[in-house]
Amino acid sequence: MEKKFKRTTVTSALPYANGPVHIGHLAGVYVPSDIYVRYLRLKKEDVLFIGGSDEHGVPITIRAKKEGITPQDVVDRYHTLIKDSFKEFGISFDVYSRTTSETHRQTASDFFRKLYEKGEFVEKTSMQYYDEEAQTFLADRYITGECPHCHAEGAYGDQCEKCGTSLSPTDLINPKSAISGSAPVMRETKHWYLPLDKHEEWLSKWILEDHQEWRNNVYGQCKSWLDMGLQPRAVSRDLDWGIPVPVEGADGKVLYVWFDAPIGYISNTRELLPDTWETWWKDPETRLVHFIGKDNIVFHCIVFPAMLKAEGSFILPDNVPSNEFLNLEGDKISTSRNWAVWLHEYLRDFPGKQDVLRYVLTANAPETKDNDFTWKDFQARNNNELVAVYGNFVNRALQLTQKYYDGVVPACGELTDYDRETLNEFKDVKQKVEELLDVFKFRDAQKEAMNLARIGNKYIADCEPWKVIKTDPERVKTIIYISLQLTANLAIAFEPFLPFSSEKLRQMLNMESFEWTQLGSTDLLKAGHQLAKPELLFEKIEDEVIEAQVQKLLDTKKANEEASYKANPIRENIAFEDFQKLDIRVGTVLECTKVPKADKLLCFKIADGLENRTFVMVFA
RNA sequence: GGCGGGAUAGCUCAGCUGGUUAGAGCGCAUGAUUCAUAAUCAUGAGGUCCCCGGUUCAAUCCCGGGUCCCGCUACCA
Repeated sequence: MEKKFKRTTVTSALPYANGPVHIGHLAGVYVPSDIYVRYLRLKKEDVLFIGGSDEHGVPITIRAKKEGITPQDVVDRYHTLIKDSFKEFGISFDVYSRTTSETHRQTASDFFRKLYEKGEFVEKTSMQYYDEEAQTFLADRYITGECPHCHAEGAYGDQCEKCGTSLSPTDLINPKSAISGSAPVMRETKHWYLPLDKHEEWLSKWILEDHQEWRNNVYGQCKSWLDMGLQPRAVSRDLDWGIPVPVEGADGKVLYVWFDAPIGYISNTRELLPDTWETWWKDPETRLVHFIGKDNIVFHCIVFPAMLKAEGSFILPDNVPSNEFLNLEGDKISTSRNWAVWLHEYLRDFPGKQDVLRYVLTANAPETKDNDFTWKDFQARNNNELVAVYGNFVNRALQLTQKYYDGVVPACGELTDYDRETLNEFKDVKQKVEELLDVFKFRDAQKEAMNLARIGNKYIADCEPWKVIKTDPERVKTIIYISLQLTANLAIAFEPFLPFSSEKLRQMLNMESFEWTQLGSTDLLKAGHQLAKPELLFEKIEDEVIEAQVQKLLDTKKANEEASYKANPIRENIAFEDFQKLDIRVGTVLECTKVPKADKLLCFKIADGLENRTFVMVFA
């Protein structure tokens, strides 16, 4: 990290409170951000880790309606569930609050009003669907109808779930309000827009020139947006769930959830530190880092910075490490299809195994491309890496100490060349891990930590203390001494990654505490120091346990298939008399030409036996 | 449809500004070993670096075209 910063504000994307958190969220955002924050804390740097639930927006109101409860009930339920499972999992937020908090309402309102008063918005009126019965404007998701592409019923105003096409509400055939069921009408409505086009120039320089170090996916996505030219974005919505737009003439309008959510980072900081929060958001010596998933890149790299700049007193993010997506057993993770490993269920099914999941998600982190999580891989990494390499080495070292020296650290004798070679091998582990973590390469950094255990296993195997003890007991003391130093180093090196195991190991070693700066030292445990009773650091996970998890997913898949199978007719049956009204003819194509300037339009001239007709047709 | 990211050993992934015997972990095979949760250590077998062209003395890497996956975004009678 460059020296110009005195402290770091780390934010992690606010999980949306309409469902629990799953492994995709963890791998993409929370595990890496937690590792990073723990690492900075270990280095004794000033750091603040901000989290919270995102609780506004249309999907929450839809879920509430479906379940017959209030939106507040929905977010209360999931906020609590998410917050508790994060805590149990060891995500070490300094604050985990929510966007329905009073502090947030105030912060977001103030933010909007400031931009409003500075003239940073433009007002525009447009036509939108309105439900006369329910007397409310309809958000895209609130309008259903027939999909113009695949003609499936029940397509939403923004997307058809059947064929996956993105839609706009006016595309729908026979649109209906999801609230009252009545046919909506078009009505004029006013909204506030953030004119991103006015921010384009500085954004271009700031990202394309000053932040070329950002990850490929982040930089590329930003560049593409900037090259296309930025458009004004609406920051308000006609909705009754959200933060009211705090200006005159804005009845029935709330802040768009994407405007209010990132302000949540600020609100939550303010809630934690009412007096000093500004230091973390406004001091140029503060480094701001956003951890997000790849679907959030544009908002965090372009929209939110534009908001912050427009406001005027805030700093901008220094980096936005964005991960790709994690798949599950070959399929996209999906909350609606229940295709996920839910954190709260994992914690229930695998009590005390937080670190196993942390390890696996980091070892297989989607840092450069989408990755796949499989239960088989989870088991293999636990049994073949955590147990066999790390846990086993620790156990070997501790058991030998127990056996030969009643758990007392022996004195180090004269070093052989091989001893020195081994010590040299892990001397620079601190530097290596730091270099990797500083550039957000968590997967590689964890591998470096694991390498210490590999060095240890090799060392013990090569030195064969169980043989040497019979011929040269003095020599064994040195071998065990060095093995124990390696063990202590492991506890430190893994601290950011596997905090629970490091704590357990620290207790086994009977160490008061350890410092990051000690990493790489060869005298962490002094001769004569009494160790505690050794226990297993990790335990094997049996096939049955994995099979049960796989079976659970297979059941989900089966349930989904059954639920989605419908032999519905495309249209309702009609009476024969209606059919007789039709005049169906076979015609001859006389001519077919491409329509100039159109991508995929063909112009047909057809003779149907009565007259020649001309019409155009779209070909995909 | 447009744009961005990706495609490398059986699996999961590294490969900086073109020149390497193309690497790691796991899995697999063989051997060694028994302090250790049948764990460890050594050795080895596995790769038209997605496909087709081009530039170059030289291409996994650069350029053009195509295929597949993911994301963002738009919609055209």
